[in-house]
This record gives sequence, C-alpha cells and structure tokens, in this order.
Amino acid sequence: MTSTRATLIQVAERAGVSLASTSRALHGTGASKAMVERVRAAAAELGYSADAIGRSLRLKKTSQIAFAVADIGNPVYVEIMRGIHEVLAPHGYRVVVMSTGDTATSTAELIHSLHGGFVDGMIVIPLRTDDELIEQIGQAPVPVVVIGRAMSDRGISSVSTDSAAGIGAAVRHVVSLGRRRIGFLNGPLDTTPGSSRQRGFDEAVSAKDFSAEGTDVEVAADFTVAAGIEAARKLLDRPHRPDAIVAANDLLAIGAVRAARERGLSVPRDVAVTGMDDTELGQVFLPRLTSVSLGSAERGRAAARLMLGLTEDADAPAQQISVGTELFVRESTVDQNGEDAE
Amino acid sequence: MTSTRATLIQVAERAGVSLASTSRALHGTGASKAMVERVRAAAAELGYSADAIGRSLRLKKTSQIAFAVADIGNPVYVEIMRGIHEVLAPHGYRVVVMSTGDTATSTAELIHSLHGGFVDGMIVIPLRTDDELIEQIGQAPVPVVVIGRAMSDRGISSVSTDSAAGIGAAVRHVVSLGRRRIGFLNGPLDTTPGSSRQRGFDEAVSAKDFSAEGTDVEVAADFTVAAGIEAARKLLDRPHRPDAIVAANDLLAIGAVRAARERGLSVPRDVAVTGMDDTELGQVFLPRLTSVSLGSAERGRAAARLMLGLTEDADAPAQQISVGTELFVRESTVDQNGEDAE
DNA sequence: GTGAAAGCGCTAACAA
DNA sequence: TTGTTAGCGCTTTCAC
Repeated sequence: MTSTRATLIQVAERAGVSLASTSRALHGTGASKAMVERVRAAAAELGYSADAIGRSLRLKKTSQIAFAVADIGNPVYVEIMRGIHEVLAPHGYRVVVMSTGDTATSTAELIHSLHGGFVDGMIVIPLRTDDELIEQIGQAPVPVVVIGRAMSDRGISSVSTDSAAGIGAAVRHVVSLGRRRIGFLNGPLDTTPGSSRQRGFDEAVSAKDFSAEGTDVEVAADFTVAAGIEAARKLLDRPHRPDAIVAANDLLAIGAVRAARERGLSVPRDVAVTGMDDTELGQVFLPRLTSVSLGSAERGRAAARLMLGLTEDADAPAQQISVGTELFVRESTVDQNGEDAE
Repeated sequence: MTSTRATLIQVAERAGVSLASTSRALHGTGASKAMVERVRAAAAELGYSADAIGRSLRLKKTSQIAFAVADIGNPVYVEIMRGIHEVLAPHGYRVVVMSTGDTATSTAELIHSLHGGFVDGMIVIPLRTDDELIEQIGQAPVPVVVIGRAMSDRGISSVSTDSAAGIGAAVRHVVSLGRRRIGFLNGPLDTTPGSSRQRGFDEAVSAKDFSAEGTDVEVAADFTVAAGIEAARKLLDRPHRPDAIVAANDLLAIGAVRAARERGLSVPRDVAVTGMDDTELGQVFLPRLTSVSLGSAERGRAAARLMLGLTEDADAPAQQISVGTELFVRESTVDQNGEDAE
C-alpha cells in the first residue's frame, strides 16, 4: 500500500511527447501508430492507470450508478442487485449501494443526494410511491429508474411486475388442486406490494370461474416469518379452516407452514401453501415452497438496461417494462413423491 | 430529471462575494457570521449542492470504499456488506460493490483496478489467499482490508473468525447431547473455509475429552444444498450410521436434513444436525437449524472500522481482528417442545 | 475577514 | 498527426 500513482503528465514526460498526444494515444483517436507505441511503453513502465476522478470531472460522467433500497440484505433486493450488476459491469459502470436502512435516511433524501453528482443515475426501489416521491424524481439531476409500480405515465422509467396476476395464478393453482377454502396471507396493505397483491386476490376470487367454496384474508404486520406465523394462526383457527393458504411472499409462506405444523396439520395434505418471490430460501425449505417468481434478477437486468438507455439520452421518453411472473410448483402444494414432502 | 445543478461560482455571483469566501462560508472556517448568512441564502436559493467530483479531485479523497467479493448474492456476503455499510455510511462513505462473479474478473484484477483511484480503500473477501494475492495487495495504491484469513503478519489488516473453534463447539455440543457417532459434512478442502473447518473437526475429535465412539467424514463438491444432500446420503448410508452430523455451513446442513428425511429418519431424534454461519435461511428452516454464528455482520463492521482507521493513516501498522463464534442451539439438535421440531 | 489565483488530472477545441 | 491551452468544480495558499 505504498506505491504512488503516476499521472498523465509523467507519462508524457517519459515518452517525450505532449500531454494531448499522450491522452490521445491512450484513449482517444487520431494518434499515429508510432505515437501509440511510444506512449503505451511509457505508460507501462510507470504502471499508469487513468485517474477516474480527473476523467469524471472533465467528461462529466462518473461511470457509477446508484442502487437505492430500503434494506440491503433483503434477499429479493440482493437478487435484483445481482441482475443490475450483471448488466452494468460489462459497460464499465460501478454500482454504488445506498440504503435507507441503517441510517435514518429516507428515500427522498437519497434522491436529493443525487445533487452531489457522484453517480450518473439511480435505480431505486421505493417502499411507497406517493406524489411527493414522483415530484422528487422529477427534480432529480440524473436519470432515475424505479423498480416497483409502473410510472411511465408520470414520465418516469420503471420496471414492474404483475404481482396481482401472480397471486391469481397461485389461487387458480390451489383451486385446480381441488382446494375448497382459500386463505390469503397478505402483508401490510399500505405498501406497494401489499396493495397490489390484495387486488390480485380480490380479482382472482371474484372471477366467474372461481370455484372454491370460500375465502379468508389475514394481514400480517409485515412481510416476515414471525408476522406470518402470527397471522397464519388466526387464519387456521377460523371456524372453517382453509385447506390452502396463498401467501404474499415466501417469508409469510414459511410462517404459514410453521403455524400449520404447530397445529399438527400436514403440508400439503391438510393445507397447501404457496409463496411469492421464489427465493432461494423457499427453494430449499422443507417442504420446498411452491412460489410465484416475480423475476427478481430479470427486473434488475431490465432496470439496468433502461438506465443504460437513459445515460445515452436522458431526455428519451420514459419507458416501462413489465416482467412476467411464473409459478413454480413444488412440495408445499403437491406431494411429489411422498417421502420428503412433509 | 431536467434541473441543472448550480456551481459554486454561481453561488458566489449570486451572493456577490468571491469564490473563496463562498467555499469557506459553506464548508471551511474563517468566515464572518454575516458572510455565512449571505452565502447560505444564495446557496439555498439556487439549490446548490457541492459537486462530489470537483471536491474529490481537489481533496484527493473520493469518500468511497469498495467491497469486493466473488459472488454478491451469497447470503453471508450480503450480511457482511450490511455490516460494512452500517459503519461506513454515517462517516459519509459510499460503498461500491465489485464482484468477480458475473464477469470473468479475478480478485487480482479487482485489486489492480484500484489504480483507477475511484475509491479510498477496498474491503475484499478473497476465495483463496495465496502469495500472489498478498503481493498484489502490497502493491495496491489504497488501503486494503481482507476478510478471511488472518494476515497481519504479512502486513495486511484483516478480519478473521475462528471457524475451526466453531466446529469444535458444534462437535462438543452434539457429544454433550449424548450422540455417539459424529459425521462431519465438509465442503471442498482446497478452499479457505473448507481447510480450516477440517482442521477444527480433526482437533475436536482428537481432544482427550472427546467421548463419542466414532467419526465419519464426507466432503461435498461445494457448499450448496444439492452437494450437501449428495454427500449426506453417503454419510447416512455408512454401515454404522452417524447419530449427529456437523455440517460446514447452513446449506450443507439443510442438505443433511433433507437426506435424513429421505431415509425416514427424524431430525433431531435419529440424527442431530448442526450448521454454520447462522444464516436467516437456517433460522427459519424447519427444523430451525442449530448453527455456529461466525458473526458475519460483525466481521463487516470490524473490517469497516479497520478501514476507517487506515483512511486516516494509511501507514498505520496492520491490525488483525478476530470475531468470536457463537453456537445457537435450535430445533435441529434439541427437540424444543415436541410440537414443531420435526 | 476577504479576494485573487493556482492547480488537483484529465480531455478537447484550436492552431500549427 | 502533433502541440498549446483552456477549463471541468472545487479548496487553499497567499496577499491584502
């Protein structure tokens, strides 16, 4: 950790040519073969690497994109980040992680911090999307892509997924399995995911081909296993116990499985359980969770691609990408071979 | 996304004072109260925010720290990153995520990229630590903190954890439960975690107070559930089947539970299983996994603190922090109330 | 206490 | 093709 970095001026002196020629020979165009050769050699001898800051100042481009999220650590967000990184890294962009979690920073503050000019754009997953946020994004000095609700009608590029449709798929799946009473285990209704999933359930059970006998709804305090256990107990203790529980995410679904086991109920025999997000957690759970994938990595990739477009033309019209959902059927709804399903 | 950012010069003009005074009034010292007032007002009117790049160039400080890891997405790494972020963010540092995963970039290349000068330091978790890597780190133009093996004797600040001792704790735990035959389910031996955990197991079973009847060892192809199932099957199919399996991480432990269920064995009654890393995955698994915490978040925090020290004095002597391990006893070894333990 | 000016490392417009 | 020079936005000597 002792070596000092060489500057372009030093390379120029070493090569015995001008600063401009040196710059051109290394990055730009219009340098003779001999010049390139000469400068390259000098640069190599000095172990030269272009200074990112000097370059940024001149080019007005940081080659950095921020990824802002409430709680880095949430498996779904991590998966999204992976997708973002996968697309941006090959284009020379670095990903700066910003989190509202550990400091008392709000999403609005994160967006405001963009005025510092340390990134060329921001991909954000807001917990709630209200008018104030939309306003904030409109004021942002760099392109912002939102993952969550569709917002292109408000002039903001966004990536969404039809979680409502995903809930519908889960409901139809358990009904097709012959389940008669469907419980819906949702998270807080005042969140974006909570409200859209509720809508999905309501639509699914009011469809004319919905053939089950009845439904029950329980709202957990948040999207965690603990809250899921709590709420699932209530669901299972209803006079007419559900024989299927559609949960709004995998953590709630795991809570539902636990609550069922507490009561000596077998999953999926007595009660089928579905999750949402298709996390690794759910995939290795016992029983493996039937879950609706919202294409997390793909949402990240899509957002990153939108961002790449915006970095080229910040005033391009707002785009809107919807990533499809997919139901993965596993042991928590279908006893696949009887030996390890419960 | 249309607003343009004001520069310090504009603020100076607006306030009708010099550039120097403006800068001093906003950040520095030695400005009169009236001046501060005046400049603040002008800055507020223009919505001024200092440009991070111009500032960096002048101060030779980016306020960014890189976090480099093979595979962002690994839950353990995510937890570490959370710890890092938690410590660095309040100090005004941003965290830049670098991953060797999706591009063909090696750890060595990531370290080399530090010559670009876009961060003030790097926290890295190398997959393998050989002499070449140590050499590379010695050449790095900014402070580097390694999470993994202890390396302060090589002049590199590092954070480690005694996973060998952790395996020992797990072994003693199952023995204290009265288990007679202990199986060790390890991951690849040519990795840093694999080799130290093997050492831990060997030491534990050769201790003179080790009172079990026998041991078996199986090495999985990698640290995943699938590989764990595979290797655990072999362990369970031995002539003298183990009544306890100590796994080298939570994913392998989950594989062991699965393999046991396949054979109609009950966990923990027929076979007790322990994991390592104490991931959320293990905590919500069914049965909840007894696991040895290696203090992931704390390792991240410790590394971040070391880094903060190094940013103040890059030539300070290399420090070495060891984060303690802790055994969390849960349902996979102790049937806690009979109702939901398996 | 305040202002003028230099310069961090780089690229690009302009001149030769 | 090559060199000279200005300037990106900022902080900090240095004079006053």
